[in-house]
Amino acid sequence: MIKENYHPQLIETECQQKWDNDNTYAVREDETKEKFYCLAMFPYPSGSLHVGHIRNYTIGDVIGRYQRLHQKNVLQPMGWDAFGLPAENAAIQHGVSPKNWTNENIAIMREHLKKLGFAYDWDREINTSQSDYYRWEQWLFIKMYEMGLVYRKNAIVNWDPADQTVLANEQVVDGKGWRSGATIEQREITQWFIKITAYAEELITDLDKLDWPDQVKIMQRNWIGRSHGCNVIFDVPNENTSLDVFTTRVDTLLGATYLAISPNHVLAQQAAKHNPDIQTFIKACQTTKVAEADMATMEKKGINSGFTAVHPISKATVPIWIANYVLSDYGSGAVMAVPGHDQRDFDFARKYNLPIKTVIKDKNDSADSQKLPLLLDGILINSGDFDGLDSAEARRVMADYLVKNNHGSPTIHYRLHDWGVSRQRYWGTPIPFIYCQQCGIVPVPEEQLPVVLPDNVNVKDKLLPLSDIDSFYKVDCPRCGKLARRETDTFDTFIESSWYYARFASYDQHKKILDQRVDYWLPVDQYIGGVEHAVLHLLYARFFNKVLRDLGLIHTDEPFKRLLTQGMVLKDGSKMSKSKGNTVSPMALIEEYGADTLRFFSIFTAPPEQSLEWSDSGVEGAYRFLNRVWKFAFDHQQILPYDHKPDWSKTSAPIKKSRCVIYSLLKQASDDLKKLQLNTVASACMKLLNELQTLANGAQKETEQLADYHYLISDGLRILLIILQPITPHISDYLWQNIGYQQHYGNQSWPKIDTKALEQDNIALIVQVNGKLRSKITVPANADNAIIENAAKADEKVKKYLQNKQVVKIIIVPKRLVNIVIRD
RNA sequence: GCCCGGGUGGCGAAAUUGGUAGACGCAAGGGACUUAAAAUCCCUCGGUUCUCACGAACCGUGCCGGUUCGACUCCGGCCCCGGGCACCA
Repeated sequence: MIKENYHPQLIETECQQKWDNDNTYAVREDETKEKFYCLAMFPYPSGSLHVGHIRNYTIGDVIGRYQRLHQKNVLQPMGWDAFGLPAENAAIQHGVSPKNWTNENIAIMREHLKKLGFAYDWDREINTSQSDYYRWEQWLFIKMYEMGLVYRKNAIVNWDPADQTVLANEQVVDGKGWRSGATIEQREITQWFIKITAYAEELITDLDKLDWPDQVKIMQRNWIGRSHGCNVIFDVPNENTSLDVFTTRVDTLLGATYLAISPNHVLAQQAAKHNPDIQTFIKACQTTKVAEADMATMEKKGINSGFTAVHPISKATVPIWIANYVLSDYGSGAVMAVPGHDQRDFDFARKYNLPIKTVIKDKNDSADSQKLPLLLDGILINSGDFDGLDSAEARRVMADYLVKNNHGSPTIHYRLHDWGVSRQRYWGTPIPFIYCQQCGIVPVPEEQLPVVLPDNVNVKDKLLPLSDIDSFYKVDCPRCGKLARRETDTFDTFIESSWYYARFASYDQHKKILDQRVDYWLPVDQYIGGVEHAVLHLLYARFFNKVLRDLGLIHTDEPFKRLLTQGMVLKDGSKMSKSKGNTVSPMALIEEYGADTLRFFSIFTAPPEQSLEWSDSGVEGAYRFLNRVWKFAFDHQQILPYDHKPDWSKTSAPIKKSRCVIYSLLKQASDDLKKLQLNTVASACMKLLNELQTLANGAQKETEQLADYHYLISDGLRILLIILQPITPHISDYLWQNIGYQQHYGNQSWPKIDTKALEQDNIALIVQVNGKLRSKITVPANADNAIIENAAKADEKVKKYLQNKQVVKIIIVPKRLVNIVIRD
């Protein structure tokens, strides 16, 4: 029996305690059951749960619980992406240690998440700031070092002056730090790099295997930026060297009238030695190079280096210019310039009076009528033996020619850069390396792992660098035993989130990073998170997965089979933020309405991928609905569950119709869940309750077939409670247990669609005349076209339109419509 | 500039992928219950016009055109909004 009023706070607490005590959502590998790994991106423990989290985790929970209702072995783990800057800032501001601050936040957020009733296996909880997690990260980094995937390099890096640290390219947005928003400076620093470029090709081709939103795949494809082309070697005989240039248009090679090199190029530096003008120019380039956005609009400038190169085919002498538009970190920092067929080269050549040569003519146009520069493919001219070839063919033929003459080869270039992972921060994973005067760079031996982050730090005004802690950085060299210095940078925190999904499968394994359980669980069947990670986390994790695979630790190519990117939560049309003061407090809402209301609202209001506009009255609407569900169950509990199965062939038409509606809604909800179109699943629940209400009203008026009514009410409520279960598990479980369904049917499982219920004796068709809706008719479901045609023509409303007209043809779409085409 | 998404009532959105546009909900208005309020329940709710009325006609999915018996859906050309990339050779 249940009480009359819906008290979400009481029933939710009761349900959650029960789940906790029974460890309902803890899972183990079970080869007899199909597994489903459902993962939502783990949070940074900021200390409070915001509505974006709630949306994200509710979507994940709906998907996970839906799979569970299909008897799958569902893993839904949760953890904490616990390293990061805010902990250090809090330490400075509040005088707490980053560790304590983080752990307190985790404790609070764990309680908050539990109040939402997510079906997590809490046994597997991961905290990335604990050494039993990051020790394996250190281990893995050393393995990658041994594989040749890790190196140290002196490089010009993105320096965030606010956070006082280096950022990866992916973390620089519009020339500003992704977290701090400070304008990024260029600095030269020695730091650790991971060779993600070694996997560029696979990272791009394997995108085809993924069931991910196109938008995300396209963004990754662009980010990796593969271009097919050719390397061409220009000899520089006077300097006894040569220049390697990359071009995608080798067919225009004979049009190359000069070469351009970046101001950072070795040859440029050399040219500057004895030429003060060049020195000034290079210096000017370096100071103007600030934000990338400015660079696009910057004026193209250059200076003659004085060096010349030999054209590999024509053997002509071409000048080498130093130009500010040549990127030093793409290709070799040198390009061949073809002013006749490239806008930028054209502008440059005009400015500095360099020769312009046309080597391609339009297929349809005469050579003299064309406007320069001609950018498209065409037919080769002025290219000696290659004249007459079309561009595509010429690219192949000329590449062959260059290969034969040792002056080039076909090449693929990527825009992707290696990943700089050193951060000059305290609160992160220590990089497990030691610098010894004698032995050089020495990895920390495996038995000495983990390199533990010291937590007895003194909180100072500014920074908490490990380089201040003698006891940390002063170590004996593992090789020679002499005093050496430990690396004091820590890892980019994106490394922790690059492999946590795998660790969830081996969470309690203390002897190795991963064990064979990953073969059962991986890959993640459904991953859920924000689009903002399209080229950061989602690319890094794919890369780590491939490295783990190549180490033989896992056996899947990709970590996340299917991806759902959920939209933002907005209020008054803009993103919720503390600074705008438009935030809502999820915990206060749970106090007032209960978690189920919040969950229902966030599923119902918008499709998962779209942004969701927060609305207080919308939350109340969800609450009203759950109250109605409760009230309906209360009002009918005497007859529930009803155990007389009607003879459907004898039951009345309204009951049959209701039954059809109920099962159609079940079908719709099932189909929509497969498509992850969750908002319409919620609306199906509402429609279902409306239909049950109609049935209940009918039962009051008519007493003839009361048993049939009662059976259908009982069956319909059973279906409703199960469809609701993934969205609002508390109310659903509670009613299931307390109004007798549990005893009668056992545990909930997704209802079978009774296809007979979907069949109707009569069906309604619309009648169109010349494509315009004119009437509706009802015909027997098995009526043939002749009967339908006659019924349509006989309809009073339709007749009006047919008078004095000639029927040209009649189109019948089965179960849908009749369209009568007429003419005067 | 290039590459992706989107434009549907007052609002959030739906439409079985070419077949009743606006389901479901929110807001609003009206009514019932109540001494009153809240809660709850019932009705109306894209626009214009005609009709005392039952009702009917036309228009309507950013704009213009096309294909089709039939277009929110497909094609061509524009206009806005959001996102990504941007001297990438």
